[in-house]
Amino acid sequence: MSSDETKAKGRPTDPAKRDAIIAAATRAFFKEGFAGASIEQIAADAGVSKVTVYSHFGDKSGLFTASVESQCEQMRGHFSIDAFASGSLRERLMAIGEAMVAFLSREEMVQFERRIAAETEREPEVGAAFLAAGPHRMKRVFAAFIDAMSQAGELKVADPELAAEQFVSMCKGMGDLERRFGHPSDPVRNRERIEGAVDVFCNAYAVKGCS
Amino acid sequence: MSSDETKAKGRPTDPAKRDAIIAAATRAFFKEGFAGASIEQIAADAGVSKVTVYSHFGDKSGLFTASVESQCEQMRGHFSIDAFASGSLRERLMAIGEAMVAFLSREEMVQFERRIAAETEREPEVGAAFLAAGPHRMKRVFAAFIDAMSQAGELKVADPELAAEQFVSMCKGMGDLERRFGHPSDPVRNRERIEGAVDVFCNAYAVKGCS
DNA sequence: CCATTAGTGAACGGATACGTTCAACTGAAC
DNA sequence: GTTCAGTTGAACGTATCCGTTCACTAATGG
Repeated sequence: MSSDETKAKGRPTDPAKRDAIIAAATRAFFKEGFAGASIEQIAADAGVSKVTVYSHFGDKSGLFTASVESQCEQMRGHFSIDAFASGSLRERLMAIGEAMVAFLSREEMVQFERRIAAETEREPEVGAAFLAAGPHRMKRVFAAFIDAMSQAGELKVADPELAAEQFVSMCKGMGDLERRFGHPSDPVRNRERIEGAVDVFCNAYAVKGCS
Repeated sequence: MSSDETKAKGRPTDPAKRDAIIAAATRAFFKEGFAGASIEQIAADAGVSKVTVYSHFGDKSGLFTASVESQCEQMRGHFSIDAFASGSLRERLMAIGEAMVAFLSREEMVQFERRIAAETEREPEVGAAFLAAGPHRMKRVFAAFIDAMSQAGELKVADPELAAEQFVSMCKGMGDLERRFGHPSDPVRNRERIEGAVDVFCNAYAVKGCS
């Protein structure tokens, strides 16, 4: 049976509508929160009848879940570490640090994290899903990267996951927290944080310094 | 003029009621969010008339602001660093790291941060107030501590605030983020994070190792 | 053309919430 | 005891929202 040929008898569902609803819902939920967002408004923004929203997603929670899943999916492919495999150790670490901070600093990302954290209280599985799709996945990738460098003799790292956490945490520093609470980003300070992280990291783990 | 003698003509306002309202409001706001919390429910929980709430705080936003301010105030005195001025460098850093992580791990604190972050979008000044009352204040204190150790010749630190951020960030590592998204705390890993932070920090900044 | 499914618009029920108003009551100061 | 401000309970107006129902239209396969 050719699986892509699902005999639809009647009028087929319009994926564009589904997408429009999710887009509008995402905007609304991340701006107003779960309680604050209104399905009526979401339907209007998506140019769709309220009944269509319900027939697609069941209820408000279903819509929220779908919205989060969609964001996680978008997030998944958005950051890759493979592009940073060339140059000196210092250069590679700087590139990774900068890419990571840039990735996390985008306003959409900040909003997303704020909202998921807030709604974690209502629906813990949402928080767990986000952790798995985002941070935990990223940590494993970066830890593997560090482990590879360690086996190549560039670094001497006993606990790659811990080292990964340390590097990323130092790169973020307080900037992460500040952004979350509305403080404007300071590019200069961010740069200093990344440089400082590379310095300290190399001091602790590089087999022979890094410039 | 004796300032503590403000001639009140009629019936004086009952501070106990005010406190009860703020306590109930804090619980509600941090559990349900601004939009989700109901003034009617808050009044009932506080054992007070709804009108009394309005006469004290004007409207919902006013109540929310008062609630945040009260929490920040409570937070202010809650963490002091002076208790950690004895023992070896390693011992002192370990003690500080552990106290800080314990302070930030409390469920109330996690909830508070989640909520303030979420409401920062609606009212940016709330986020700014929290940053000033909490993290920024704490950073300055700890940076001064590091600076003192630096001038005492124990550490060699060019940028105390950056070093403070690095140490705290490493101590928190990913635990902070995980807690925010509902992942249960792992005391063993937390301990490893703090030990790792002390190791790396000393490697980078201690004049003569630590331990 | 006809059955079937997707989508629309409008209205409804039930609930909840914010913020206000009003008459009555309470308690401290003078 | 009088005065005056705090407090109460209850009700009200207005608004919003969730989720459902219903009659009706649009698109697709047979």
